[in-house]
Amino acid sequence: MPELPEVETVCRGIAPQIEGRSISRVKVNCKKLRIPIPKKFASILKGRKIIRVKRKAKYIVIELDSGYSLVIHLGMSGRLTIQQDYQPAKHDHIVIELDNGSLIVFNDTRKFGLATVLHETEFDDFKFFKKLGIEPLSKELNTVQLFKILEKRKKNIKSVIMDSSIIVGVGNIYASESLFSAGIHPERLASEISKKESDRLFKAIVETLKRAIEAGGSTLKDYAKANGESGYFQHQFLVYDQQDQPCSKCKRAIQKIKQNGRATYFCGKCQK
DNA sequence: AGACGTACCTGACCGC
DNA sequence: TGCGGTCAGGTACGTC
Repeated sequence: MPELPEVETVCRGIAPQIEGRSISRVKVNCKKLRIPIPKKFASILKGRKIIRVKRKAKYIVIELDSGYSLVIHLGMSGRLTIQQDYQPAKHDHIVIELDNGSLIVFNDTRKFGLATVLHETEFDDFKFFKKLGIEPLSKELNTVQLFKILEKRKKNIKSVIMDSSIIVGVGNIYASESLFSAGIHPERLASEISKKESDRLFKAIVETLKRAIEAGGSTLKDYAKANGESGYFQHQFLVYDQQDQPCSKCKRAIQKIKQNGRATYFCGKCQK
């Protein structure tokens, strides 16, 4: 599922259901997702109390009372749900039972996700955290910062805003959506984006992500039912997956191209 | 250092 | 119905 808004929504959805609960049982059905699941995984979780759920980039961090955290990344197809009466399903790789009988279920068809345990003293050294760029919804990202970043990158603007070592959380869908909102052509060189355009893009990224989080929030009630239905909550995208559909602003057909191996959607008239 | 292609894995879909 | 090819919302890594 995941770009920043979806991960944020999962965190907000599961937090009230699992914070304060203790872990009674842990079942690991899979040795390895993107990286091996540590041997000590189950023993570190078992018996611990869940203190807090938070998001770091696209990672879900579930803090325990022992100083350890359960760290999960959903990859392309991962789902993290809370279930009351559990029906085992294909690709349920990790099932964590809580003291009230609820289960935290991590299902990931394609196994591009990740699940591990990290002690608070290991966070700074975790190799996947070391290279993370700035959070787009924090004060670290502002108009000044964004322009500084774009100025020195000689590759297309879309891949720059999707690069998690630069800015975290913007994936393939919201990259196309943000560029459309900002009126910027996805094939433009980042270094050739003007200050004015960069400022529009900053606004577009923040607004796009925030709106998607709000859309997710409005479906949290359904999510809490944990019927496994998740994915992108904001199903009506302005350009993503809208090839040949009329542009919402000018009616010209939305185009689809491929950039760096990924699909990009845009309006050739509205995006310069 | 930075840009680019490739690999990881499963399943859905499309044309033959 | 089956087979091969292509595609999918992520990201680390090797190579140039």
